[in-house]
Amino acid sequence: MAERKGVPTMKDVAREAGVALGTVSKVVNGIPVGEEYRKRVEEAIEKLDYRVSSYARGLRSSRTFTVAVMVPNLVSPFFSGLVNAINRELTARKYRMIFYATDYDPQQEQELVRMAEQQKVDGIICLSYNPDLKVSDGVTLISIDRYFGPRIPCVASDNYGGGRLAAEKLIENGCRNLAFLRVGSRLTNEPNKRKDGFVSACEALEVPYTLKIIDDGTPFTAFVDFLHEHFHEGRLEFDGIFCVTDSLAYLIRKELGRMGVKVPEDVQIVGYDGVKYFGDLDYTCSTIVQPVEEIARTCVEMALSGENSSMPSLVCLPVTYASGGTTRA
Amino acid sequence: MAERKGVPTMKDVAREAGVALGTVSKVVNGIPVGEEYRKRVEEAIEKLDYRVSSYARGLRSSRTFTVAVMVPNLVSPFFSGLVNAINRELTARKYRMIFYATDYDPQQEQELVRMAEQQKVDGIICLSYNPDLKVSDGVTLISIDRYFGPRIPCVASDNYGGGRLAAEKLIENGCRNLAFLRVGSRLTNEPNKRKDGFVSACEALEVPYTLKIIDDGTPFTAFVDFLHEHFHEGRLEFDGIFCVTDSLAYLIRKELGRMGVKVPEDVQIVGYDGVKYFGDLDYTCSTIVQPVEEIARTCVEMALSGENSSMPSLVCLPVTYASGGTTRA
DNA sequence: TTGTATGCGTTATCAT
DNA sequence: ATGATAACGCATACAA
Repeated sequence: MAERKGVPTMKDVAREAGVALGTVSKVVNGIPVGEEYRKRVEEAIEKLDYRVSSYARGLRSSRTFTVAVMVPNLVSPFFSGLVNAINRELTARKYRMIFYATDYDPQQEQELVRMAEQQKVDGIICLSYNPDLKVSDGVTLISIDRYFGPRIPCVASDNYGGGRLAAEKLIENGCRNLAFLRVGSRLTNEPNKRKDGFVSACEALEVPYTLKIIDDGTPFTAFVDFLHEHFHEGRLEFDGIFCVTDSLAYLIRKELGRMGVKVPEDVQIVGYDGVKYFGDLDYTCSTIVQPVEEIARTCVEMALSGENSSMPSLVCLPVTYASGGTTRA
Repeated sequence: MAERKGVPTMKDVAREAGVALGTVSKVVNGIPVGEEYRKRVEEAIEKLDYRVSSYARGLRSSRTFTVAVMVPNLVSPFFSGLVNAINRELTARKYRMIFYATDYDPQQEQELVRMAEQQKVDGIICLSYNPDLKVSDGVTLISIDRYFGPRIPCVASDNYGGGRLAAEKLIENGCRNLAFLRVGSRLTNEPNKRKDGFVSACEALEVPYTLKIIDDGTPFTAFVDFLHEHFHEGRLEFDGIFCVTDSLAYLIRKELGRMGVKVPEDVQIVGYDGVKYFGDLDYTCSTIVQPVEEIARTCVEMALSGENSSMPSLVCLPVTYASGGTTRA
């Protein structure tokens, strides 16, 4: 007996099992139903290899079992690691992920949020740099690393604590003259707190420090110039540098190599993020490791909780320090 | 005049514009309609900020504007770069991407393909190692790097040519005794051809070579042992090594460092993939660069073409060589 | 060329 | 507890 159509529908299952349509729906959705009926339905489902149509379900109910995830790109290892972890969490919960790369384009970000809103995904998890991202009430949006306001929950690593930790580790390793290098937007996002924590630790421990902060888009040569300004007679003034990301640490280290400054002998470097070569090999530098798995889990749990009230407006998750060859630890 | 519901529907637009429902549908889908009508509808859409429901559309028609993408993970830079490029291509065509990480789990891969099949996505693009992935006819599935049979199109870089190129470049740079190192499954997948191309070039140019191929799951120490077996009196027998991936090249280079062998002075290394530090900085080694953008574009075009007949069963895209510090070039 | 009506596969609200 | 039935929002065949 060949099926009429390609894909079996709930009606086919009901006919096959000799029960009513509604009963099948209940079985599928885990709503209590007579033991005998449930068995028959399950057998019919198995036999026909039936699967619910996510489109019909999404149309009828508001549960779509879909979460939209939005980050600038998948090329930066921190982003791709994050999305990887979020995907794991979603899959474990039988949710699927719609992925959007925004390429740092605020307009694109806004557009994607609007899409996600009206496409009725169950939640949106995004890492956006759009300073004034608009989001309607009623949609659950979880932000990573960027605080949009009390009504939009933000999940981040403990950037302040991470900044402190970086300074403390450098000092613990014998550094007596520190520098902090940062490239980024001037917007009040969480990663800015890395500087605050760093400064706080330096002052508490009475170690002198210098800050060099440049805006996004400024050419990297600004840092090169900075290093050379503090380079006299073959020696760098600083013996410890905290870079705002591992990526920056890589570039700085390369430049120091050109200058003949040895790492970690002459100067020690600590980065931030915890990026590993090829995703799972060595750390690229000594670094403050973001708890990627915990961030992902927290985001997913919040996005799926549905309670947009009673959610914390900011969750900071603890970081750890890992030695990666650019410190003497 | 407040809207009754949260999200405006096509009916609302029709009422607002004073036209019939079908007319709105036509405008939305780009079907010719009277100029005056179209204008009114577009204004109403703008005013109400209306968006079509992808669920209703997906239910009613078979076009879902959705493509499923499946790779083992997003942690390996090659995979994440690939997904990033695919996402760009899809976004440019107004398609959305459902992403699945399979974690190399054949059962998971099969399950996801089945889901995608019945969820009626417009196409599936996957990089799978499942030797006997089942896929029903009627679904468009494009495979990357793995040939499943004539009915499933496979897109890959020119692995054979890449293998040749690697050998040729090493020899061109003065190498006279080569080695090829590979870790991977024994399944007949495209990357196996890297070895064949390598061997072919070595034989054509009459340069001796040694192959060391270990199975997935074999500990890395197998390579370490191999290197030490060919290490006598502080010198390695080989002066050129072709590693099947950049990731392996990284590990080999590290081990050589431990042994006191200098790269590229004592031995030159060429990898495969074209991975860059932090996604967009330097190449991690001298390497055969996969044309990631072209692979992505080809996959997307084929997935969306809808013609599952008349598609080539294998498309090989040209690779290039890039120097990355592990060769003297 | 425009409007109308039907059904896509589900879920939820009813009676039963 | 189970079965019939009405939406959900849209596309399309068909009638005007």
